[in-house]
Order: sequence, then C-alpha cells, then structure tokens
Amino acid sequence: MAAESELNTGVLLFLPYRALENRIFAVLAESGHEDVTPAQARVLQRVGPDGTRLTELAEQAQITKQTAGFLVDQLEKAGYVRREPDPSDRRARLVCLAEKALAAKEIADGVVAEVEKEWEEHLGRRRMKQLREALTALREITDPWA
Amino acid sequence: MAAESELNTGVLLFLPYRALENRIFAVLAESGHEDVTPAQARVLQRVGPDGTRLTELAEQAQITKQTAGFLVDQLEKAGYVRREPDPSDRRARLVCLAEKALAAKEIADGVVAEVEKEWEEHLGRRRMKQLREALTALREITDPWA
DNA sequence: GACTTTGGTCAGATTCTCTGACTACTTTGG
DNA sequence: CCAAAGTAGTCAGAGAATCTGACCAAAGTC
Repeated sequence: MAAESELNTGVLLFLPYRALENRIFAVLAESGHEDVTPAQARVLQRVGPDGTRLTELAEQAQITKQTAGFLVDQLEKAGYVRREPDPSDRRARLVCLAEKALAAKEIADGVVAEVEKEWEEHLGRRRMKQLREALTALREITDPWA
Repeated sequence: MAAESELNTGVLLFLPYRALENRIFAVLAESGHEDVTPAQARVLQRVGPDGTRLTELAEQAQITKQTAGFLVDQLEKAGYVRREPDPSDRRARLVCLAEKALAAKEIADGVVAEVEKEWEEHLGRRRMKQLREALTALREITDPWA
C-alpha cells in the first residue's frame, strides 16, 4: 500500500460500500431477516418491481444462471420471492418479490437513508452532493446497464 | 429500484468498484496470473510491505482466520507469499509478499492508473478531485483501520 | 505461578460457484 | 411453414470459499 493519503480509488470506493453493507446486514439480522445470506441478497437486490428473469438476474449479479437458480431456489423456500410464468415467453419465468422481501427492502432502505444522513453530516451537504454527482456521472462508463 | 437518477449511494459506489476490479482481473489473467482467485486477491491486497499477521489479514478482509489461513496456504503454494517467523512474537508468523506478488501488484497498479485516467477524462479533473477528496474524508467514518 | 488473552492450526460441514450436458420454447431465414 | 439457430431454464457433479468448534502454544496479567 502507498502512503496513507494515497489509497487508490478502488479501495476508496470499496471501504464505504462495505461499511454500508455491513450496517444493512446487521439491522436486517436484528429484525428477523438473519436468514438472507450476502449471496442471496446480491440477487434479491436486483429483482425489479414487475419481476425479473433469472438470466437477467444472473447477468447483473455477474454469476452463472445456474448459481442464480440455486440462490433463487433458496429465496423462494425462505419466502422472499415467487416464480411466476412470464406471459410473453413460455420458456421463461419471472422472479417476483414476495411480502417478506418488500418488508426487508423497507428496512434496508431505512438503513441506507440513515447512513447517507450520517455521511452527509460528516462531509457537509455540498461535498455529499458532489460525491453523488460524480458517482452518477461515473456510472455512464462503468455500468453496463445504465 | 427507484427512478434511474436516484440510485442509492451504496449501489453508486459499488458499480465503479466492480468495473475496476473486473478490469484488473482481466489484465492479470492475460499476463499469466490467471491462478489468483478473487478470494485470494482480497487477502493478498492487504499484505503490507513488511509482512502482515494472519489474524490481521483476516480482520481486514472480514473473514475468519481459518479461511485466511486456507487462502494464504494456496497463495504460498502458488508462490505469491512466504511465511516468516515474527521476531516480536514466537506464536506469530508474518505473511510476506514474494516476487510473483510484487510483479502482479505492479500490473494491477498499472491498470488502476489507466482506469483512473479514463475516469478523470470522463469526469474532468475537478470532479475527479472532488470525488477522491470526498471518498477520502468518508474513510474517517467508514474505515476501522483509518 | 495460575488465569486470561492472543496467534494460529486441525477437522468437518455448509454454502457458493462453476462447467458441461440437456429440454423446451422462440426467433429467423428461406 | 419448416429447419436451423438462439435463448430460458434445469439437472448433475465438482471445486472453491466460508464457517463453527475444538484445540495448542506463546504472551500478558495479577
């Protein structure tokens, strides 16, 4: 590692990301969702409001569709998602959020809001805004689904 | 997910992080380091220039010391690290970077520099600076080892 | 010197992930 | 309309990564 003040941007991005994720999992566990694993969460997070196909979940989470299937099986058994037939393609099925996932999502969103508030208090409103703005702009060249 | 323009800061941090990581692994694989797995890399990344204890590696990577030991075993077999006795504590051993790891690190650093340059070109010098500055400040409240 | 903490290992189980092979449905180009 | 090619998903089996629990040896504390 270089001198303390010169960490590369990757590490700099990762540190707050992980801090946030840790906070979310801690609160989720406290509120009766200790059964969601990080791997499952990475898939669950990507299920859209109208359902999402397995293949699409796999792509976005950067895992194989077999792995995605495995994780969705578990999420289904645990009551977080349902699989419904896709009306537009009989091969496909849509993974949809169930009640339990919506409740968990609400809790997670609350933690995110809380942490974002803490960050804004630490950075000041102006720098927080600059941060979000720069990251949003960066998305244009780093997010394949932007 | 919310409207496109309103992604939470966690996702916003994660997207560029993963893009960078993917680039690093791609180049590393091309240059004869296809044997380092992501899990190993997360440990390897945290080995300091003067060697680092297993327990410390485990803490920083947020894995158990058993897992860390398992990964270091593999890195050692693959020639990326050595284990040397810690002169200050006869129980402990220091995990030290070997030649092969230094070479890989040089390559990785090159990719990071390249990607940072691309980002700066996209954002402009000013916003890139603001981004790094905000992230560095955030480290004060999100990095337990800051 | 007994007690507690800390650094690390061993053993075994579980979870996550992958590759390869396969079925069923859809799309496309005559 | 039909054959070929592509896409959605599953099954089977293997390998990688991770954990918990039990343990040993050296350090630190009273």
